[in-house]
Amino acid sequence: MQIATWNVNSLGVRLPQVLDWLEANPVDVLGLQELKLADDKFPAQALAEAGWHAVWHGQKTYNGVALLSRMPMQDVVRNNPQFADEQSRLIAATLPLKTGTLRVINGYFPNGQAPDSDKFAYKMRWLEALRAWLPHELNQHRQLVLMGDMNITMDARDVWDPALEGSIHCTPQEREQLVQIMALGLHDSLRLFTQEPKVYSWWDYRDLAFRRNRGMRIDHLLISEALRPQATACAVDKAPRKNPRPSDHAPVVLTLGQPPAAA
DNA sequence: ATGACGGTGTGGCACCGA
Repeated sequence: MQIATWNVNSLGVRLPQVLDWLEANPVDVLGLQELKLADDKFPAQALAEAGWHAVWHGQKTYNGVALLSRMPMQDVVRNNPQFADEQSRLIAATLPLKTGTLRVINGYFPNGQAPDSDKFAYKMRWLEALRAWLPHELNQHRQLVLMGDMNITMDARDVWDPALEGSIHCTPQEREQLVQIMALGLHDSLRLFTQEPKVYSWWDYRDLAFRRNRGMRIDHLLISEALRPQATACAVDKAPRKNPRPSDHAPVVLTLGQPPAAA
């Protein structure tokens, strides 16, 4: 099976691209971020007609997250129960698998703007609260994926320009939060399969950044110890970034078990 | 480089993203 994460930068604009991509790619679960839609604007019917179960936590203009799945989802949690948040950034659900249940936590982590900003302080509080809540989830679910637009690079390989080291998404404080979250027993699934530099999931719209591969890897799928032996591949799919009017992010796809047969 | 691009609504520009 395959699990993917994709920041679509407005589902209202990107829905046709999402439907096309789902038709061309045999994923079973897709976590979406930056819906920029209020709950009542979520395109549940169009997705249902395409065969997708969906749960969502929307917000007008900013943020908003959803999970799409071929299987029905249970035990849906919206936002961190331990963190009062006016912003819709987290949604979790449980999927029944042959090998037991799979817990999927999908997040749009705060951007942080700049290390000396109020938004950075919010990002740190948000990350602390996530780290405090995750042990509860990990205790209940051996098979767990924490995925999404984390707005944090893991190390210098994830950043196109070394001059960006220390700036937003690349600060020691942000990376330390991710290290501590992973120390709870989560693994960076992409790095299980490649140590290549210059693998990115986001490219600025400006300055021909995608064509020049000037990007950052900030979208991640972190998997629990019990899932690690099942992981067989993880890769960025750059194809949707080549569409007209693309999102600035590309999907990242994790494969568990046998890779699906080519379409 | 106080720039660039793209989405949203408070709209004809400002704010935000990363």
